[in-house]
Amino acid sequence: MGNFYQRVYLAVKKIPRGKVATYGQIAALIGSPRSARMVGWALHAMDGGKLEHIPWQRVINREGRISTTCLDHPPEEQAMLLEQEGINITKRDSAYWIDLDRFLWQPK
DNA sequence: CTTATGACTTTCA
DNA sequence: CTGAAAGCCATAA
Repeated sequence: MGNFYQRVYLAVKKIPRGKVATYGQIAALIGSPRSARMVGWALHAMDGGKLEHIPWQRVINREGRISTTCLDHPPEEQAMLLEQEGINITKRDSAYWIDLDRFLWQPK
């Protein structure tokens, strides 16, 4: 496994409970602001086998929407996990939306 | 080595 | 406003 994945996981672990981050944010934290796609891919690759203790559900796209295309990850499950952390989820047109103004993680 | 792909983002028509 | 296209970069074949 590339070191890139480890950086992604490390950055994702830093997301505090009750907050969410975008793929772009994670990419920027690991030093590659243009590698948002790789962030998502890293999480996808991790899923199949062993889940580390990584809050992957807190990573969403820039619109504040759950953009999971992975059929193995029911968006409703991700939404449920987020709600358990106190994040308000709005369902609209078969997609789950998050209020970024309130729940977006803002690292110093 | 070259090509293809993707849990994204931004820009342009 | 909506939708299409290109840019990006690590991994796989």
